[in-house]
Amino acid sequence: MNDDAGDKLRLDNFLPYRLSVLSNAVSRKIADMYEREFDISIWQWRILAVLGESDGITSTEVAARTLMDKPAVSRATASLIDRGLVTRTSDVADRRKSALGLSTAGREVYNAVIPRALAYEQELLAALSPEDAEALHGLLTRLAQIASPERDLWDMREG
Amino acid sequence: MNDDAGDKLRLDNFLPYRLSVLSNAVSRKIADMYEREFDISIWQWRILAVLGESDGITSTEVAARTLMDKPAVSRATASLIDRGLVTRTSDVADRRKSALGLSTAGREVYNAVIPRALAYEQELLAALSPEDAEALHGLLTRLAQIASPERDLWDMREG
DNA sequence: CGATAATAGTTTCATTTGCAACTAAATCAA
DNA sequence: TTGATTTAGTTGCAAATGAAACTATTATCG
Repeated sequence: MNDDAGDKLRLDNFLPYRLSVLSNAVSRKIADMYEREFDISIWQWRILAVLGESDGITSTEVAARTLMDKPAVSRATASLIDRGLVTRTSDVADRRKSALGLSTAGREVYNAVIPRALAYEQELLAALSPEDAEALHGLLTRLAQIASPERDLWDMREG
Repeated sequence: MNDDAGDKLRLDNFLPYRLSVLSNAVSRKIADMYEREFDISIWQWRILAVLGESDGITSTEVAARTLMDKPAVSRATASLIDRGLVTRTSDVADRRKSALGLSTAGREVYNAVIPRALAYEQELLAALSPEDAEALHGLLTRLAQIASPERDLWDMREG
């Protein structure tokens, strides 16, 4: 006894909806925490996070690793530089490029954010057994492979 | 041999980041499809989806079920009414309220979108065994319980 | 070499978004 | 009843986003 739609669709069970709601809730909470405790945005945090591991990379590389687009990296980087958390060193060989890195103050913030970020992640994962957490990561990986756009997000030239 | 941050954090393994990237990719793709094939936004679709199942509910009830805030529901509903996909019938007993419902044209769109939405969901879930898909929903449910804001999103009065 | 194309990164602009403020109507309390 | 409070829903506005246009520089190829 189906309705006209053939199959039914309950929003609550619809994966794209569930992912969106969950991701928004998580992002909201963690953004509040970053903002309150460190006065940085999620995008600024992403940049600090990759610079903390890979000092001296370019803006384009940051965009690739954070899956942010170029304007977003440009803006977030600019404000981090303003605040003295990030340094920019222009490349002598190719003057279009510049190497980004954490300043001393930037590394202090980086070091301070890490445990808070991990603690929030743990708060989420506390609902799950270690095996479940492992399973979750595997599932997300497989979904991401299917959902990921083929083309680069940070530069639309080839579209 | 830890660095100064104590524990390490790789963005690629950080759950909030992974959720955000996955959800954005999924939303982008499905929004493109809705727009291309039906000329509706995700928010408009959410409203059609709940009205398709619960005809005659109020704007506030729509907001509650879609987890959209009130202005978002108001705007999306207004354009759906403009396009003749949704009807509004003001409540005679309480003239602040009105009942929303699908018009004939609205139900046609609803019926047309359902199989496309389910097909896209299946495309995602094709990467997973039925057991994995089941597991995924359970995991998302548990995470959502932890991440969900305590307060209502669609009305901030009590904050 | 010199013109054309490609790349790095920034700026601009239109759209979207999220929240506050608002209007209108109903409820509550004295 | 009537003044204060609550509720339903809309409008306005400031900030965030995303795509395109732009500048500056380097690479390619005749």
